Parts: sequence; C-alpha cells; structure tokens
Amino acid sequence: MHYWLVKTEPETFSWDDLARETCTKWTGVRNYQARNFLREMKKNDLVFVYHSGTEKAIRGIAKVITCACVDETATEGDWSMVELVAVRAFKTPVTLAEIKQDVSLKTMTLVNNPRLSVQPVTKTQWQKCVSLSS
DNA sequence: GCCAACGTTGGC
DNA sequence: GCCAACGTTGGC
Repeated sequence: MHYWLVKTEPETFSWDDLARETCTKWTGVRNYQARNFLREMKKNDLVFVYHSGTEKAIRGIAKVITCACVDETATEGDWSMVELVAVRAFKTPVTLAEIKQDVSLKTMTLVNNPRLSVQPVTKTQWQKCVSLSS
C-alpha cells in the first residue's frame, strides 16, 4: 500500500471532473520521473489530487483502480497512464501555504520539487495532510 | 559526454 | 507579469 500525489491544472482537468467520472484515465504525463512513479502505482494505492495555479491545494483523495498501462494519447515515445477513481473530497482543502508552514511536511516533494507531476507521499505525510483536511 | 540555449512549469 | 527551477535539445 503506497501513497501518491498527482498535480493537475483545474482549468484543464479538475478534482470535480474526476469526482464526476467513475473511471479516469490519468493520461498526458510526459516526464520520465513522473512516469516511473506512475508505473510503481498498484491497485488500491491512494492518491492526493492537487490543484496547481491559483488554488494551490490538495482537494481530495483518489484511488488507483488499474495500474500502469500504455498511454494511448501518446503519439510517440514510451508513456504510461493509470486509472483513478475519486474516493472523497476534502472538507477543507489543504493548501500549499499550510503544508509549507508545517515542519513535518517540509520534506514533501510538493515543497521541494513542485514541478514533478506525480510524486510519492510517505505515510506520515499522508496522515498529517488528512488530519489537516477535516 | 558536456554544456549552453531554450522552453515549460508553477509559485509569487 | 516575472523569475527561479528544472528538463530537453542540439552543437561541439
């Protein structure tokens, strides 16, 4: 059981879009590091969904329903996607500002490498963020 | 294989 | 709108 965080620009694809669908193909990742993390995802792993841009907050939790397979939207190269389903929205989104303020979350990849679109989250970080969200 | 130039992302 | 950080590209 592993924990992850995926980023999305809400103008392009938002948490609400995800929540509306029963199965979302998480396509379009075109970065090797991010792709390799996608490939490590296993069915039932849990995933924070983060909005970049003006919001800069984790909006909710999704679940991996099928692990990595070929991203059919890629016209060239060797890219992967997973399928996700929304589990629940956060009552209170956890903002980047809050995360940066919290000493125990300073090591989150979101803080240290904000450009990475798929990132691992430790169990400790996961639980802390969940506790901030209610 | 190195590195400069360039493009993209994302926070501020 | 700006800029820092990072990744990619291409010339050598």
